[in-house]
Amino acid sequence: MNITEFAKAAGVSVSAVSRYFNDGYLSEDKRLKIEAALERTGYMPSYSARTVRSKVTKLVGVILPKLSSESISRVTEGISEVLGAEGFELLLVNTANDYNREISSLELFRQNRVDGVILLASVFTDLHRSLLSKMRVPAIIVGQKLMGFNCVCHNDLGAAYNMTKLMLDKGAKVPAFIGANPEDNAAGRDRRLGFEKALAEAGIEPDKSLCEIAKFSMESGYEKAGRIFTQKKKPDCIFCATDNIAAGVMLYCRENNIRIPDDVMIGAVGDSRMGRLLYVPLSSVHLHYKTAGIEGAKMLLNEMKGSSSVHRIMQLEYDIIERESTARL
Amino acid sequence: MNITEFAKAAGVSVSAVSRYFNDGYLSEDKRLKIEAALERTGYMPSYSARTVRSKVTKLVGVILPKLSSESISRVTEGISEVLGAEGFELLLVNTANDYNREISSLELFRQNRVDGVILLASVFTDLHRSLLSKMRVPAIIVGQKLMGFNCVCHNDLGAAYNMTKLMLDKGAKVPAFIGANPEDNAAGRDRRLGFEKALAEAGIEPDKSLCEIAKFSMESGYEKAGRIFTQKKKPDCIFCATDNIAAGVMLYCRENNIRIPDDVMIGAVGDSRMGRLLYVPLSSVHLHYKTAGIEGAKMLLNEMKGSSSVHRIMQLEYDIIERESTARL
DNA sequence: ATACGATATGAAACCGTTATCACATATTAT
DNA sequence: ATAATATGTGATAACGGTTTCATATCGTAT
Repeated sequence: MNITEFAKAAGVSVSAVSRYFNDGYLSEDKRLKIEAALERTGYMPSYSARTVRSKVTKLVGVILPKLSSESISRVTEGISEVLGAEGFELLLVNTANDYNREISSLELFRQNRVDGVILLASVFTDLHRSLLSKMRVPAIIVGQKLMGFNCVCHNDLGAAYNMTKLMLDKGAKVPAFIGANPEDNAAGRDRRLGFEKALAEAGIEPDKSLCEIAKFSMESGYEKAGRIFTQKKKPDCIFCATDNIAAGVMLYCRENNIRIPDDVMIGAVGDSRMGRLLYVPLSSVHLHYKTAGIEGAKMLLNEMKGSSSVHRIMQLEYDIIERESTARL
Repeated sequence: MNITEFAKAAGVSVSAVSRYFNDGYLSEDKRLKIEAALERTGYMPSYSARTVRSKVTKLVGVILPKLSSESISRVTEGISEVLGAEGFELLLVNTANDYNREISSLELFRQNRVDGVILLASVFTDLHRSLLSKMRVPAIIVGQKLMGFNCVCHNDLGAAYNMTKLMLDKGAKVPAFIGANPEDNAAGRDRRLGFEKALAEAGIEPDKSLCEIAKFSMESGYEKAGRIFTQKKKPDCIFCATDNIAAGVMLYCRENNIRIPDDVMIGAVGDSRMGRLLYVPLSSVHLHYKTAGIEGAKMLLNEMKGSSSVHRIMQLEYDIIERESTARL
């Protein structure tokens, strides 16, 4: 059933029906007639037809590197909450960390498939920047700072700095570092900078043999822990860029009878639910992932209402969660 | 730029351009002309306009009760993998366990917004059934058995039965149960039935005071553990319907100096990543969540190609993962 | 030589909406 | 009383594609 048939069934004009769904001038009389007919027929207008003429899709594209990650799903939950309330739906693209899929999704959204885009990429190239500038709809980046674009991000540097400082203040003298890909400016570079800042402040020279770059997984953390603990110099604290990495490190410690926190303290960033359940509860920095999603979505709504042409970068703060893995003294 | 302008730019007819994108008869000559013009202009056809006439959206609606759950995100990852490869995109609706949103999303998808629907609801009412039957596009249910519809589900009963049996075989005499909402036929009812079947086989009468219904959260598991351990009768094993519940139980045990597995064995279903990292690694039944997503998506693809009118129910099997929480004897 | 199916083509109708337009009436300001 | 504005109305063009139709050409089987 299309609008013409429905209008006939309701005994009103096509224009009246369109006005009913688009808040135009409409007499109470016709409004009631339409509502009654709606009840009878179950008619609903076609989104695609509407989009052809009005360009409005009521769809927001969300591009993310993976789905089964606690931090990402929390961000997405925040996004979905805010946009859902405003009648938008999410067109989700899981790029599976595949650079090409990331690019092609941006291409796809460049035209009139969505009203806006939220991007949760972790590594940005010139091609990303170029596509983002060409984008004809507003775009928001969540989890990274990218100059010249609208972003919601975390204070990764501060988070890493304070977690490292916490361990140094508790008496650690030989700090180790297991980080993430430095091309990832947030979880990779900034968290490393925070670690190094804390060391510099304490007058400790970072030891290259005690610094490793891991992937975002427990397995990778386990492996890198193996490399660190087989060095001559033994660390007495390890800063891990993510909770998953820390979980892998702790697994290694348990298997090799390294006591936490007595032999080595462990601190991380992310505060996943798992942290407090580990065999030694993990000290970690809580980042407000869901809030990031909420704020990113709000920012997008603003942009979609009327593009401000001024780009904002919103940085969210953090909370240090101290648990047993750093409970020395 | 629209198809008419583009056709002019490429020096071919509008029909030729349409045929290029829809695999109609087209001479090599024109094909090359179009490809060259595509390169120059960056033209891409409008999905909505295409949909108005052809009814094809290349969109699949996915309705899920929450995003930040490991099992759900694994299912979704499987779905996204299969459908992405076939050029479909996912229209994701997070209902946040809200019955009304579940219903209204089904309503929304009833018309021509998507080519198919995958539903991950946990509780089904008559209204669900009625809406699903009225659905004009194929629908697949993942994680539940619903007679008369296409489903991919797990052998929840078998999983619960075997985990319970494992603990009874290890000498447990006083089994306790912390389950989920029995209106959830899979995680709630079937896992309870599996537990009871194992008890019946061992000639043990289930003790009502040792059976609790929890929510799908660690906190809830913690609370229910408190109720069970303050009964006169002390259990020597607890079957938990999910890993999260088990994690809460273990937290309670740690705080109350109840030794696992010496005082009480703990077994669960779900095998989340967290399980092996708990302070006592958790025995759990591995369910093939991602496979469920993959198979559900394949089933949907089949239905979308040409509805078979025969409804299939595919049940996936499981693997018992034994870890220390049941390592008695 | 003829008939036939496969390939190829462009004009025009069509899909289901919204936007525009021309016009009518009611309400308020001057 | 009149002008100016707000409200209400239906016909129709426009949106950007796909499908249908009528027609043409080619190779090949009869």
